[in-house]
Amino acid sequence: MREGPDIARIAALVADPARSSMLLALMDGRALTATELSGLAGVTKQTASGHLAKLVDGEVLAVEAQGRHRYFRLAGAHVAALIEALMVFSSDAAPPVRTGPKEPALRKARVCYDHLAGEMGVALYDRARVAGWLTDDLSVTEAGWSRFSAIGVSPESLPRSNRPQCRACLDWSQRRHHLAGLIGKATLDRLFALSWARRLPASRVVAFTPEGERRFREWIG
Amino acid sequence: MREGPDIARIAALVADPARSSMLLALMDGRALTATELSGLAGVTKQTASGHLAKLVDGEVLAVEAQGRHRYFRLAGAHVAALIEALMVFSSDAAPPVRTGPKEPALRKARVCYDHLAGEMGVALYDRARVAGWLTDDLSVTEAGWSRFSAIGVSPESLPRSNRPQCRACLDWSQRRHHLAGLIGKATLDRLFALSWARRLPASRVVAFTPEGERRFREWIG
DNA sequence: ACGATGGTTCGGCTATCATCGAACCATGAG
DNA sequence: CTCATGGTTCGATGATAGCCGAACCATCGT
Repeated sequence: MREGPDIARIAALVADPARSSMLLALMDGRALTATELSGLAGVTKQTASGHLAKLVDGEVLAVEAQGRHRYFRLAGAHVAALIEALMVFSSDAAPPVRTGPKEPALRKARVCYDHLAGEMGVALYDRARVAGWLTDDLSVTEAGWSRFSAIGVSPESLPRSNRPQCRACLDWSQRRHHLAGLIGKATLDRLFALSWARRLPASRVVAFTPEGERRFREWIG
Repeated sequence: MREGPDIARIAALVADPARSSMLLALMDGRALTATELSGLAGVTKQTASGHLAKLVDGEVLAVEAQGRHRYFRLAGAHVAALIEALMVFSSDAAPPVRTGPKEPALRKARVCYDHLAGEMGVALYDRARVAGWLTDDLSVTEAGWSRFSAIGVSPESLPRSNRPQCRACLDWSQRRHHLAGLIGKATLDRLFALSWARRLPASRVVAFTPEGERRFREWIG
């Protein structure tokens, strides 16, 4: 009786219909709440809660608490790889997921506390991670600083504070992370100073000018 | 309640300890009999028979009758890819594991279904991507073919099959991709034919000769 | 302070399924 | 033909685990 790696344990976590529905819903990298996932899986909140606890315990999902919500997302790319390996067996393609589309302008770019959120904010964060401006523990690299200083954000320009220099904040419309912390605030400030964007009055919308959006996308590469 | 691909059904087949033991035993691509598998899984013949019937019905295993024996093997490379994707989870789960002398050898080079895995397999895949032997969508370039034909792998030498010519398979020890598909198999075959390496009996280890390893590294550049 | 909402815990019900003993088919050897 | 061996089918059993109702805890908005 050979003692191999315990693949049965992980497989069992995926083997339940309710849990597999949840995992499929999270395949795009967004983070969803427990109630949303319970609805998608077709079970009650209590049942979903149990399932999610198992998945988190098995390190298949990661959880992030924000207020009274708990956002669940895949624990990493290796989980997505596993799900894809399973999908190979059934030729059907996964149906698209729908997120509640709210006001388009808000979805695209808005202020979250003091930093940039929405599609543009997520794009910035994604790019920063992929291009190596930030490390896994969210400290800014050499390459990152040279990129940020191109728009006037440098270590010296940041106020001294015990607030974290760089933080990842969960985006409610995108359900993914965007750039927060001191550097997130400084970046948004510079976007306004450079007139790439401005705040619409009495609203959280950040309105990019056409030229500003072009430059912003050019800047993040 | 979304109706996606039925990944739970396949996962459930792997989720049983007896069945997962059998699948692990078949990871080297060999075919084993029902009785052999029952012993490896630690269950009686009757129980094993039931498990094997389920796995064949789910097209996870293929069966071939020869005389009064029935030989079972993995249904294809996609099954091996699935098992490896599951092993990724266990690799970091048990750090204080007794590392027999076989463990480092397994990490360095081993058979995954019918192609090369481990450090050497990952090195080959990495090099192939960086040096432009493969495109992003994993088709072989002109430069790639000229490089592969240096060890005797050419388009004409590959069997005609609907199996993908080139595929990327996730490596559980390295957490990165290695080269799979028809070209992955052909390459491993050539390594043996050239006596650069040989298979250790009763194990998935691929043992390179010193000379073979030197030539292999020279070949990939 | 109070209600509404998101989420978890607990207890009991139920269905599924792995397991094995025993009996049963099929093939090959002598 | 006869026996031994590989493999399957059947039925009973026991454990696991999903499910939901109800009650409970925590947070937010007013």
